[in-house]
Amino acid sequence: MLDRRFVVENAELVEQNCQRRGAHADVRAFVELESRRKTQQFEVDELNRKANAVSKSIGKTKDPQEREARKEEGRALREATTAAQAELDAIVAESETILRVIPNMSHPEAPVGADDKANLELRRGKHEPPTFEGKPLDHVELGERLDLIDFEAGAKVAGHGFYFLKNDAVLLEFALQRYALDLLLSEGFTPTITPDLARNEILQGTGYIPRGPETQIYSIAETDLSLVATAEITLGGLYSGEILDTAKLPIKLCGISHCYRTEAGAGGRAARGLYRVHQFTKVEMFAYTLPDDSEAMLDYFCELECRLFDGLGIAYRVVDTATGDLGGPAYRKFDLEAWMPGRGESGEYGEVTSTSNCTDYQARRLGIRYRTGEKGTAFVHTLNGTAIAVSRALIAVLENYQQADGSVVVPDVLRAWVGKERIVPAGA
RNA sequence: GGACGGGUGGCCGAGUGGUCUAAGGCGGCGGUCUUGAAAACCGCUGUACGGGAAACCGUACCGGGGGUUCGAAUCCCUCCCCGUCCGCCA
Repeated sequence: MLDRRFVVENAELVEQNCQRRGAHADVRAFVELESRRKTQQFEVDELNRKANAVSKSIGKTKDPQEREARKEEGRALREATTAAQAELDAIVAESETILRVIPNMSHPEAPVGADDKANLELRRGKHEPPTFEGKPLDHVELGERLDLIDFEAGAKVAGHGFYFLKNDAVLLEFALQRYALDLLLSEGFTPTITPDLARNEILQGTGYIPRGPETQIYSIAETDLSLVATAEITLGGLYSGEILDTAKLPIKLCGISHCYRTEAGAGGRAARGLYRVHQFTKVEMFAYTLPDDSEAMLDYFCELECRLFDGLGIAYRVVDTATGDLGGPAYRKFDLEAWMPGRGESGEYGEVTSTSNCTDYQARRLGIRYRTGEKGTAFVHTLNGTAIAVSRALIAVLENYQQADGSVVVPDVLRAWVGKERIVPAGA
């Protein structure tokens, strides 16, 4: 969330930003509540001060009658304090309801627009989309013919949106993970495998809403736990409530987790197959930085994503996400969209990675700070980025590397782990 | 899952109802001494909100939440976490 004082002092900017991002937050009501909060806080402090003074004097009073009189005075003051505090709590709760839906500010260069149609293409990868004789198959068909993905069995066992990976798809899953992991290791990231569940408090801190009609999150009944939608959640929670050693920043983490998403309201042809599923594996990048370093870190994350997909030999474009499509915590977001030959009528770009600079928006809620040179602390900046989201990377690999004979060539960089150059139909 | 013991500042650790304004130590910062350093000695050293030009002052915070009391780190309830033992288990 944003800093309360910042919102009050920049109400017009914040309001304008809400409009650009399609967020409905009553900024004016918040400003009004903040001024009431200040007054009320002062009132509570004063009452506490008086009550404390009375309590202290009782300890020193010898005369029993005098003591009783003071106690009575103390009781009255505490009663008044309780009432004033209750009013303050109500004001805080009301203002927080508004503050929670105010999104992060936006980078001045982020394209302004209501949705992904306003996204701005920044550049393309090294490789051109492949050409095919005849219409290429999509990954669902390839997966079926090569006995790699069983959607029917997934649906039977767990419902629509689940799948079994089989045979060489399992090797591809591990190969993709290992490919990403090796790059991040060589770049000095600390590798982690994170919990697949997290407390709702941590989800909220990172900007995810665990319950409610439009939630993307699966929650575990009768607990305060949810399945994570990304390791961004657990990696953000990793240092919650801590003051980080400034000398150790930036901290670069790589987190491998399963990701679970309800995908409420999704559907249609674009969501066919592995593109929009309830569970997938993801290798995630995460960083904690000093405020001045976060923009460079975002570029670095984006560059790593480009290197991964250039290395896979897959065509992609880099997109600067429009304000209306940013989500709550992001200040700026770059997506990589890989060429998927089986998507749409004659191939389309589909999102395979996403990297965001969340500035101090998550850190403030999670309470992650560093010591400034002078006295005091400030909030760090947090960034996240996809290294490999296996399900979507798998679509890109299968569809781009399909051959006229029905086989799929394994990209060079994955061969060491898959152990073969080509995936062929059973019995071929 | 059960029983018992714990959770106190950046770290360690004392504190079982009233000068707690949280002892003491370590670490850190500043100073004295020194050619320099170490040692020794002296001083300073938590976070947030509010007031103030500033010095400073007020309030809250001793794992989270709630309660008892004029007054809670301290007593009660509850949840979380850590340790030990038992049970179960890949």
